[in-house]
Amino acid sequence: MGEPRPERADARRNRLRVLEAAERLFTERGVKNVSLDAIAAEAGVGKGTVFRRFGDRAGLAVALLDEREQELQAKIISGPPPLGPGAPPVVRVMAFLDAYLDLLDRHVALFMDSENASDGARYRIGSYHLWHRHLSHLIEAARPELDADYTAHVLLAPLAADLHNALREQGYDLTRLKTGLQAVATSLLPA
Amino acid sequence: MGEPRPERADARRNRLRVLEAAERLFTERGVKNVSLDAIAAEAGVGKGTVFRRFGDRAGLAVALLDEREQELQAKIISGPPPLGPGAPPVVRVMAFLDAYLDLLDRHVALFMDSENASDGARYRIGSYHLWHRHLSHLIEAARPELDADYTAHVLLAPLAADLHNALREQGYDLTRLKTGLQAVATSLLPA
DNA sequence: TCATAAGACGGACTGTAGTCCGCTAAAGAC
DNA sequence: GTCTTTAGCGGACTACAGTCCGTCTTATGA
Repeated sequence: MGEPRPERADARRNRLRVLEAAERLFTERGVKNVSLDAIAAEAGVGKGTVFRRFGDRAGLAVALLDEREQELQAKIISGPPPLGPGAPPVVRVMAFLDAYLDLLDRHVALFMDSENASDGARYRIGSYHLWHRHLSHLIEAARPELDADYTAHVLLAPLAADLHNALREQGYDLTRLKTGLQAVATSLLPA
Repeated sequence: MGEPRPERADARRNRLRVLEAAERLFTERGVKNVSLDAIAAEAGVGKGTVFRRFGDRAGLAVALLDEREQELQAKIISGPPPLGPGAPPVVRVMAFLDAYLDLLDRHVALFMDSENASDGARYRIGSYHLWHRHLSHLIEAARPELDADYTAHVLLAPLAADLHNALREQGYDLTRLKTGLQAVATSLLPA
């Protein structure tokens, strides 16, 4: 376990350039119409730099989502109830699902990229673990007889970006998804 | 709506060759270590032929899964209860989840391929619609006050191949997944 | 049996993700 | 300021998915 050295100046500069370029191109042309070559070019760096930094396409998407997700994470960990601590478990679960759906809906394309990666990228990234731990604790508190760890995965499954996107394209509106998921959660965790 | 012409002889021969080659290579080397070039070569046909037939990698996986899925579909539509008609809705839901998890577990890699396709391939293919309609009807019968259509999607979400794979790799055994999902279904659709 | 058109064939071609490695620049020691 | 170490750089390279289109095969019906 050595000391993690501080980020080198050129590395930091390039990291910010890439993120900026990615954000700009994604907004301009739509997430899936932008190649990593294009991002590297726009950022004025080599392709290798992008990949060394972010690993792959999914990693870049994760990095872009990070800020937004951290906002929600902060509210959950230390914000006011019902998202933050203080409210009864069931209420906190509802609040989380609602907030996550808002976030997801605002950034579907990016979430799809971040979850795709052909392997189970979604389940390996830090934020998924955080959401999972959060739900798992609340479920454990509300219904100790359930397998909380697994049930948390079940509650997160309908938040998959692919499904969300498919349903929205089918004409579902956000309210319907929220209401439906609330109803499921209510059945699962009766007050 | 013109008559669909019968499949041409060479087309049929090549289709079978490709499926056979794909199955052989997938078993030999593992699904994700096989390129479509390799399958085309093994089958002794051109690459274009593979793509014209199956559209893309996901389409080929779907075709290979088709037979197995049709078996389950037949049991659901006209087999004996509890999978087939006759048993109470809740019981049929349980039976379905159980049977699907068995199928999924036996062919995870193939399912992952068939569901990936970078867009929401899973939600567009015929068999998903069938599972969805089935669950939707049963939910409607058991809990008419729920949004059956959406709730069916929610119940199918934890059956995503990616998640299944990730949990199995985390050390979950199949029984735990089955039990956990049964418990969720029980809460959702009380007898 | 032959002519013809519908359709399938196959491989060259394009675009993209991701890897590799020789080169360059930053940071710290003196 | 210069030397040395170490991390970072970048673009050529590989491999694969998916497209395109000129050529060839099959089915049909006269």
